[in-house]
Amino acid sequence: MMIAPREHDSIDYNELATLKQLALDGGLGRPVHVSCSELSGKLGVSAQTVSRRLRELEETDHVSRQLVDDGQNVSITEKGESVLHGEYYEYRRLFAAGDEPTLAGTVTDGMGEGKHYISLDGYQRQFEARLGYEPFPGTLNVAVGDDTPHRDRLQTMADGVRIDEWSDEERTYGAATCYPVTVEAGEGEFSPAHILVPDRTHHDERIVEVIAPVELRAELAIDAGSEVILRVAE
Amino acid sequence: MMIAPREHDSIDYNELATLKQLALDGGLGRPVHVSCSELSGKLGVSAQTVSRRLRELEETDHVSRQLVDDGQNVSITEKGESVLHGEYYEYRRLFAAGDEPTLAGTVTDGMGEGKHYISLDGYQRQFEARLGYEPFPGTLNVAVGDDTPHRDRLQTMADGVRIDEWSDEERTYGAATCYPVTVEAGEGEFSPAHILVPDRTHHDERIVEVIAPVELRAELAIDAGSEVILRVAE
DNA sequence: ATTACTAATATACGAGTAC
DNA sequence: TGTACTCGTATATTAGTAA
Repeated sequence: MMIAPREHDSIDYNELATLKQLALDGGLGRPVHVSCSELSGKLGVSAQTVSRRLRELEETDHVSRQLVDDGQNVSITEKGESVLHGEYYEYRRLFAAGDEPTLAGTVTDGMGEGKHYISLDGYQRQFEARLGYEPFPGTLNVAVGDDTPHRDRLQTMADGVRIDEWSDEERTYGAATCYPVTVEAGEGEFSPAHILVPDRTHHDERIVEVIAPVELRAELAIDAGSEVILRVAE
Repeated sequence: MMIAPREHDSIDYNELATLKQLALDGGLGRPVHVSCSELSGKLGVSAQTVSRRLRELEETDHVSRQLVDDGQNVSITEKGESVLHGEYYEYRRLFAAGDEPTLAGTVTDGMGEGKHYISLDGYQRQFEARLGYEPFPGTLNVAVGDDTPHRDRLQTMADGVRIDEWSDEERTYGAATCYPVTVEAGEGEFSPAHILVPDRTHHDERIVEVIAPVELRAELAIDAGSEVILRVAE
C-alpha cells in the first residue's frame, strides 16, 4: 500500500514534543533561552538529537532561532503556535467536552456587502448542500474586538465546512470556510448558525460575519450594540 | 553521554498519537471498534505499523484489546487515560492558564486520624522543607463526592510534592503526595494549602484532606457543612 | 476482509569530534 | 560551556506473505 509522503513542512510527534517543551518553558509569548543539553534532560534524548530537532523545527518554520554564546534564543512562530493549539483542542475535546469555546462580541451594522454575496446562486447551492440550510439573505456582523486571537484560532477550534470558489461568465467568486456556532443573546439562543470566513478577507478582521437560516436580528431581538456570544460547536 | 533507558511500560510519542486517535474515535468511555487500515489512514502510517503500535500499547497496558473478525475492539485502560489526561493538562497550561482546575466539596468532620499523623516529627520536617511551612496540626476534610473523578486526576493536574516514608523504632510511616491548592470559602480564600494524598489511602476516597500553615476552619470561618472550592495551583 | 509475522530498508539516534 | 558535523548502530517502518 502506498503511504502519502510526509510533507516537507509537516511535523512529527517527536518534534512536536520538543516544540511543546519549548512552549512549557515559556516560549509562547516571547523567545526563550535554552540549551540542547538542558532540553536533553527534559525530553530524555541526547543533546545531539535535541540539536537536530531544533534545526528541523526551524527548517519547517515552526520556530525561529538565534544562536548565542551560551545556548540559543528560540521563538515559536505563528505556525508553531497553531500546531500546538490544534493539539490542545483535540485533547480539550476529549476531556472538556461540553464546555465549549466562545467568542464574545457586539452586533454592528453590517455594510450590506455580505448580503449580496451570500444570495448568489453559486454560494446558496453550496450552503444548502453542506450546511443543511439556505441562509437568510443577510449577515449578522459581530465585532469580536478583544477576542480576535480566538477568531484566528477558529480553524483549530472546530471543523470548518469548506465552500468552494466558483465563477459565472463575468468573474470568479472566492472560497470560504464556515464554522458552526450557537448564537446566544440575553436569554435566547439560536442554532444552527455559522461564522463565515472568506479565504480572502474583505474587511476588518475584528468583525466576523454570521449566517443562519433565519434573520437573527428578529429571531433573537437584537440590534446594533447588542452583546452576543458565539459558542463554537464541537 | 548516558541516556536513561526507556522504561518498559512507558510510551513514546508515536504510540501516544495512536492512543489519542483511539480516544478521539470514542475510545475513552467504552471500547471502540477499529481496524488497522482505518487508523492507518488517520495517522498517516501503514497498517502494519498501526498493528504493531496497538500491540505495543497493549503490552504496556495502555489499552486492552479483543480481536474480532472485522477488526478489533480496543479499550483504553485507566493508565492510558491518565497519560492522555496528563498531556491534556500540559496543553491546558499553555492555552488556558489562569483558568485553573477546581475541586468542589463540603467540609466534613474529620476523624481526627490525620491530625495525629501530620504532627509526627518525621512528617513535619519534610513538610517544612518541601512545602515551605509547618502545617497546623489538623486536617480539613472535604467531601468531594461528585468531583471524585477530578480527585483521581490530581496527579496530572499539578506538580505533586513527594513526602517520603520514614520509620522510628516501632513502625514505618507511609509516603504521600501533596498537591498545592488555594482554598476558597464564601468571600475568603487562603493559600498556601495542600491536598494530602497518602500512597496507601486510609479512608473514604470521596474525601480529601487539606493541610495549611493555619487552622483553615478559623481562618475562613467555615465548619462542617460549609461549601469550599479547592483551586489547584499550576 | 482482518491481524501478525519476517525481512529488507529507511529513518532516528547518540558517540565522537570539530569549532 | 555552547552547536553541529560525521558515522556506525539501533530502532522504526513498510512490503510481502501467512494465517
